[in-house]
Amino acid sequence: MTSGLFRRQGYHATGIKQIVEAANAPFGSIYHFFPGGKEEIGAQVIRSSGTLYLRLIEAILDSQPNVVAGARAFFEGAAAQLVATDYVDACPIATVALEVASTNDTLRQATDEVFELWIGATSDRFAAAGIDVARARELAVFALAALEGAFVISRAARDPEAVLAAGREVAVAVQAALPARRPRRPRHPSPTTRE
Amino acid sequence: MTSGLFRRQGYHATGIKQIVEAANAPFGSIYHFFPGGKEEIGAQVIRSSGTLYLRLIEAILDSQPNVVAGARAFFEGAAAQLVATDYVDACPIATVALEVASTNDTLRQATDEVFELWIGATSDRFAAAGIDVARARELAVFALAALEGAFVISRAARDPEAVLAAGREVAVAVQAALPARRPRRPRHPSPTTRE
DNA sequence: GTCTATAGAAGGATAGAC
DNA sequence: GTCTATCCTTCTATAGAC
Repeated sequence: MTSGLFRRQGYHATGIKQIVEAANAPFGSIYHFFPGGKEEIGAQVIRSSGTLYLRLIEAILDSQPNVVAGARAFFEGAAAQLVATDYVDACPIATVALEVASTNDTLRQATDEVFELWIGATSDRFAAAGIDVARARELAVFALAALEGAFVISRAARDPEAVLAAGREVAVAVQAALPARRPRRPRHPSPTTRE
Repeated sequence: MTSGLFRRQGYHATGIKQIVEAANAPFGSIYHFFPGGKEEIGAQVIRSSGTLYLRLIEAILDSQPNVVAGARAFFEGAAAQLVATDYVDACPIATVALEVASTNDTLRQATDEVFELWIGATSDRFAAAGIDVARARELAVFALAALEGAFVISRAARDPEAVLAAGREVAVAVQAALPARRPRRPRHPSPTTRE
């Protein structure tokens, strides 16, 4: 799995030989399938890890009764995963994203597309929970930012504290953005409440 | 300035020859001053950029009348700086931090110390504003995480949106953590707020 | 199309003249 | 202590046998 190498050590520290070895693939075929060389492999890895992680985001968010619990579950799961994998298994593309942001526009665009994918999926779920669309996107961008940065700090500190702290704040922000819950049995019959 | 190279392209993509050239330093002297080679240079760069950025954090936070305005000013300034520098000038050590987190424990520790430095300075100011010490640290960790992650996304997207969104949420969270301000001349003697 | 061998460049590190 | 030249390794990429 090449995505594991990128996740663990980044783009520049990962060699093509290391990639083919890890993939149990023949070395000579690499440039036959990826004429663009390492850059094309990188773009492919970014996009495929991106869609894989998207599935994870969707699965966890949709496994919870509401978006607040979903956010909480995601961050808590991420923290547990960090600890369980010795602080290796965080974001699959963040390291590469920072490495290439100012040096390789092709790969930069690939990381941008992946982040947008994740933001879109999250934003959709926030909007479906009744949050205004613009605010839903803002919250989704914020939630991803908090997660990514918490990964940086938690990996450096080898401590899940940052991911857990970020998760709590994100959950609070999402909760606050939800529309006021309609009481089940309204005490005053208001003209707007009907079903 | 070597820190600029690390900030821009990371640790692995920066060569020693590139470093001495950028520093206008004699190549032969490098291993005289840094017997540890590239790793020792890396640790030095991480720590010196760390203290430099600490000064910036302190200067901006202390230039504002309160911590909420300070947080806002910092994120807005960071967003403006990103745009002004073509999305190069974000965190000086984040790229390196992710690259080395699972591959080089010496450098990992250096990045950890720098993050702790920044968290401590921020936390102190939150606590001085009357926030409970434990909560102040939690907020500082969260604020740094939001900033770091927003940098990742903003650089990838070449758009300050993420940094600005993160700044707004951090400001709200800090505001909410402040002790209730005593009104100067309460209009209603009642304890609850009415309008 | 798969693989071996290798080219060509760049990386980190060192030796030794001065 | 400063610098030049160079060693050895590793990297990406390609050529050519089969």
